[in-house]
Parts: sequence; C-alpha cells; structure tokens
Amino acid sequence: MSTATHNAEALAQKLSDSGLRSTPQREVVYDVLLRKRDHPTADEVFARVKSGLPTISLATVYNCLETLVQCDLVRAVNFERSPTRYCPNLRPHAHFHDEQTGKTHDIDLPPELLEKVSAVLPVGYDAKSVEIIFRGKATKTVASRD
Amino acid sequence: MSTATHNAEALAQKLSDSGLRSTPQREVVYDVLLRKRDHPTADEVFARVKSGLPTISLATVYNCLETLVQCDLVRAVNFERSPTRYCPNLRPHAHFHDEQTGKTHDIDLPPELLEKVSAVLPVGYDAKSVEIIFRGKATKTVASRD
DNA sequence: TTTCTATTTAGAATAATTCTAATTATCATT
DNA sequence: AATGATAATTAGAATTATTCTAAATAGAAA
Repeated sequence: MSTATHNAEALAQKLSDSGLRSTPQREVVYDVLLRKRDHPTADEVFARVKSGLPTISLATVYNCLETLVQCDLVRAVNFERSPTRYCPNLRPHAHFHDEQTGKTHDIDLPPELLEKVSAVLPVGYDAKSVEIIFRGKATKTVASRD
Repeated sequence: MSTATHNAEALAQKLSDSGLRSTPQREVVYDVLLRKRDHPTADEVFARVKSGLPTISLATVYNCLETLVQCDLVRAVNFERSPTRYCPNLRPHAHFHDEQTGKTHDIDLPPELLEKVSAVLPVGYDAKSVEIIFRGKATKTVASRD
C-alpha cells in the first residue's frame, strides 16, 4: 500500500471519527501539506493542489484546511498579521519564525518542557493548548525530520 | 509629580532614545494602554483616546501603537486572525486566551522558565523573542497586577 | 430511484490594516 | 522671531486574507 493511500485512509478515519466525509478535495489538500512541510499559506496550498485537482476553488481549500484543523491533523499558525500557515506535524513542537527569510521551522519539544510551561498557570486556568513561538534568525538550517 | 506626567516623561525618554518625538497623540495612546490593561484592539484604543483627543484619527492610533511597539514599551499580541491586541506589561509573561470570554490574561513567568524554553533551540537558531500563548478557559479570574 | 444532507463552487462581502498625498507641527539654524 | 527641513498626523482610498452566500453537485441512506 502506497504512502498516499495510507495517508488517505488515516485521514478518512479521522474524518469519520468527526462525522465528516472523505472527499478528493480533502485528500489532496492533506496530501499537499504532507508532501512539502514548509508551512504553506492557503494560497500556496491552493496553487499546489490545482495540479492534482484543477477545478478546486480557493474557498474549498480554506474549508478543507479548517476541517483538517478541526480533526487535529493539522495546526494553523499565525505570525503577526501575515496569512495563516498550516503544519501537519503532530509531534509536540514550537515554531521558530526566521525574520530574515520569513521561513518557519519546527522545533521539537521534550514533553516534560510543555508540562513545566503549563505548570506556571495559576489555579483556575485550564489550558487546552500551549503554543510557543520563537522569533529571530536561523544561521544554520538543518533538514527537517518527518 | 503625577503618574501620568511620570509616564509621559518615561515615554519621551524612550522615544528620544529611538530618535522619535514625543507627541500628544503618542502620550494619550500610551496613557490609555496603561490605564486599562485589558489588551485592547486598535479600534478600542481609538474609542478611548477620542475622549481626550477628539480629533485623532484611526491611522494615527495605528501609527502610535506601532511606534510604541518599536520602542519596546508595548507588546502586540495576535490570536488567530482576530485584531491585534496591545499590552503595556513589560514583565516577562505569557498570554492566556480565554476562548469562552475572548479575554486575555497575563501570566507572569519566572525568568528561568524562559531560559529553559530557549534552551531547546538547536545550535544555529538565534531567538530574539519567545512568545507563549495558552488557550483554554479560566474558571477563576484574579485581579491583575500592575 | 428518491430523498436528504454534506460538500463544493464562484463570486460578493467583510474587516483589519496599510497606503497615499496633503496638511500641520516641531526642531534646529539663522 | 523667521526660515527651512523633517517628522507626524490626517482623511480617505486601497489592499488583502478570509468569510459569507446562494446555487450546484455529490454521496449516503432509505
């Protein structure tokens, strides 16, 4: 079984868990995110998706991305007011935003660090998620892991 | 000397450090941020500022806020795609975004935590800033410190 | 099939922010 | 105090990412 098929089935599973249907549009959008993990914007996803599905609309790309975020298959990241970027990395990680290049790098986080960070919350604060964003410049770039 | 005067002078100092002028608009905008630390949007700042300076324009409010951010007197915070919010708290802190109320709470951070977090960065990543955002619900609300 | 609902689609609408060009204020020199 | 140079403000237009709308299509269930 090919990787794409595998992903499509994992996606179908996650979707049906949420009572949603698997569609070619959702599959192709998810596949595009998995293929090139450079935190693309919706517009960039739209451009890449069109080669496989030339009739897809931008609205659908937005819809699909939102759906994937709802299913916890994809994270949406925002840097200032620039367009939302999408990230299929499900490992605990922070984002490093390189201000020179505009590129975003995933920084793996040891799970105990997230616990330590969450431990600063006073009683009465119940966090569903923690997001960590670094901003600066990356002098070296290391190939990203899967 | 009044607190407002004191703030105005601190502001004037910071501005001139950056080669910028102190203006009534900048003073009033900064004063509004200090007076009510509820992370207002530019529109909310605009509304509050107008009582003291009825002829100010929204563009100027945006300009002033941006200037204050450049001077490191104010932090801009973004939650998803909602309007940018502004925060004059200079202590190291995270933000807790209450998804029910939409309110933002400052969470003080022990400085050593920020060091621990930054320590996860691999060689070659030089972070100028670290931002931590919690999302969830706050069951209790404690009066915020200054 | 037929029906019901989910999804997609194109294009219009929205809204936060930025831009533009003109005016006004302020500073440094004369 | 007047002058000239630059900084800041202003109103309104423009931009742009995103969401909305209403109609068309597809898919599942009966």
